[in-house]
Amino acid sequence: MNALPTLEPSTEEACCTPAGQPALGADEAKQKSLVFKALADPNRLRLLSMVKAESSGESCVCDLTASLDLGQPTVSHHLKILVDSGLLHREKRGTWAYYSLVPGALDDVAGLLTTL
Amino acid sequence: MNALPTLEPSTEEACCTPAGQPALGADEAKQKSLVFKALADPNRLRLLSMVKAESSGESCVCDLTASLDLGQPTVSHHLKILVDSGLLHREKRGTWAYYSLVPGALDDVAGLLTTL
DNA sequence: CCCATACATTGATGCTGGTCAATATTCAGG
DNA sequence: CCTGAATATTGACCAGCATCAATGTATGGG
Repeated sequence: MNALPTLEPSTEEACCTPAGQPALGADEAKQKSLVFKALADPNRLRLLSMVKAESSGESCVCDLTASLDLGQPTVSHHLKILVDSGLLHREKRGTWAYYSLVPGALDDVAGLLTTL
Repeated sequence: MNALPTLEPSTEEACCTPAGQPALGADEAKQKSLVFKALADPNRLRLLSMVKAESSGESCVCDLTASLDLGQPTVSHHLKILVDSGLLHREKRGTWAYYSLVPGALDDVAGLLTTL
């Protein structure tokens, strides 16, 4: 939750053209890279796609595990990463856990790209 | 370059609600994850940001290396990954190599997210 | 209570990826 | 040509991550 600017001093004399623009600070870049790390795995992309494709808007782990030739612990692990990155929402009802897309989360990531 | 659908058989009897949607195939997901892998590193995000912030639209390696307390080989490595993923363009003029954003590339990635 | 089911957690393992030192390549100048 | 500067490539090292087996934790049914 640290949004410090951390502007680089830009202490170069000459070469091409001096880059006076602030660009991204080190901590800011590290923060933004977390979401892309979450998206950088094929199985997690498939999980997101499956949850999104579900007509009810939510999926349980048993359903997702069946479609992803992966072990159940591995699927739970991926789902946790997606929840921690703010992309998925988890709701437990009875013995089952239902995962759903956080509204607008994917659009927010798309916005991150255009405001690099 | 393989765009086979690879639909999963969806052989589950019942649980919550059956996911009849195609969603993402394994190879399709692997393909799309490559761009996000390229974006999943803080230093590469900073490189993209620096190139974008440059008023001339392009930056040379010497300039980028000076701002990123990283070794020159490491910066070249990251730039190669960004070029291979289709985000940056490389043009060599004389001894210098100038990198620029591929027009529309970031918007295409944003589009990938909404069409998951 | 006891057991089965659905899911999460832990620990271990193998592989991918980021980084650097050293070297190679390419180009401009003298 | 020869030298120096800018960049790319190679090889090696270490951290991080994806995966699985085993176990733990609820929850519901009998």
